[in-house]
Amino acid sequence: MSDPAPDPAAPPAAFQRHDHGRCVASARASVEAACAERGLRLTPARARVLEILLDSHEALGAYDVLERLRAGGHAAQPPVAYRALDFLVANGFAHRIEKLNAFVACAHPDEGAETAHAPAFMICRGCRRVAETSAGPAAASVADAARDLGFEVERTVVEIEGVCPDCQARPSE
Amino acid sequence: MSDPAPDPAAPPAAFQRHDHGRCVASARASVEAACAERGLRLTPARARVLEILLDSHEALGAYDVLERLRAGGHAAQPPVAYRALDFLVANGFAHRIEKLNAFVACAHPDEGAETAHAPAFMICRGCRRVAETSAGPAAASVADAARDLGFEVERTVVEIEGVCPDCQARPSE
DNA sequence: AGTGAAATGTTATACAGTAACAGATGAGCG
DNA sequence: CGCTCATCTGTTACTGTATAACATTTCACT
Repeated sequence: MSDPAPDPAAPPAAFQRHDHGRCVASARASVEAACAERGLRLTPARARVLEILLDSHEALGAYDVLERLRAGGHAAQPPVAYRALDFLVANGFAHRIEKLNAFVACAHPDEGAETAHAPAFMICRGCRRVAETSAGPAAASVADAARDLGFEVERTVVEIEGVCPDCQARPSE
Repeated sequence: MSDPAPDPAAPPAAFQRHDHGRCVASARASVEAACAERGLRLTPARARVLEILLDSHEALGAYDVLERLRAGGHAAQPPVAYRALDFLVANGFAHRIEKLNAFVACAHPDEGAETAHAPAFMICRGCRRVAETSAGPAAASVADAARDLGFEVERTVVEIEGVCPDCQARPSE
């Protein structure tokens, strides 16, 4: 590795190397705060699943999560994982990556759950890591076009499949 | 809604009422032409699956397709459906709707398969019908943003979930 | 302490997708 | 004509993803 652009002052960490311990801790704190504020119960199972998702920036399938739960001594069945994931997704603490049938922790858990921050996901097919960015005005314009056709928009999914900088640099690419 | 614009001269038919017989026939003709031109084999199984998809604007799961194949006296196993669907998707004659794990016929089969026409899909959660529109410049701008982060973009998925005009008008809504 | 809502545990099953190999079909060629 | 290679089809068996349904526990709030 020739140390590719260590860390410009870019605010939202993505594929670039970062202090993952901090990244996890701050996300966890945000979720805890949001739960307290909104009267949501971050139960042990949910907290554990959140931690599992936060531990990597990879998208994890429900059964990957389940496996890790079990590795932690929790004799869980599939619904346990799905229920925790549903909770996290419903409240904006995690996102479902449709293309992968998998889940990632949200990069901005403090932003509104209902307040629809329109995310877009970059999915690396090399390492399965997923970076979240804002679809912003682009998503809005597509949504507007849909509304012009009389379609009532509820949610939009934007997923970009490709290869992340690290995997481009790697031999196997 | 008070009669939402029955059929303006909008070129790409979508959720609005239309002459479905014509719609199917023209799509079929386009696919046949494209296959002839590109040396692709539109075998009976593939043609039959295409027809099944064209018959409705609903997104059909692979097993829905399979069921209809069987209803037509074809004692098919899952791989039969998947292989035909893979062929149609690979050549741009159908699209996969990630959010539904389902498939729809392409509305513009004559446009390039490789020539990446960036589609966006409006998915009605009431009737499962799917309308295709162009993500156009919006998708391009998100893709550009991704490239700016060093991400090599290969494909983008834009799916909009909501309620179509018909289902908004319907009681069950 | 009592009660209703929410969360969990558990079994069983439905739905989605693929690996692997055997057999059939078809286009091009000597 | 008959070979032959590539592609397509048939079939078995399996892996992976997701949920229905119901019993039980936990928690917040009287």
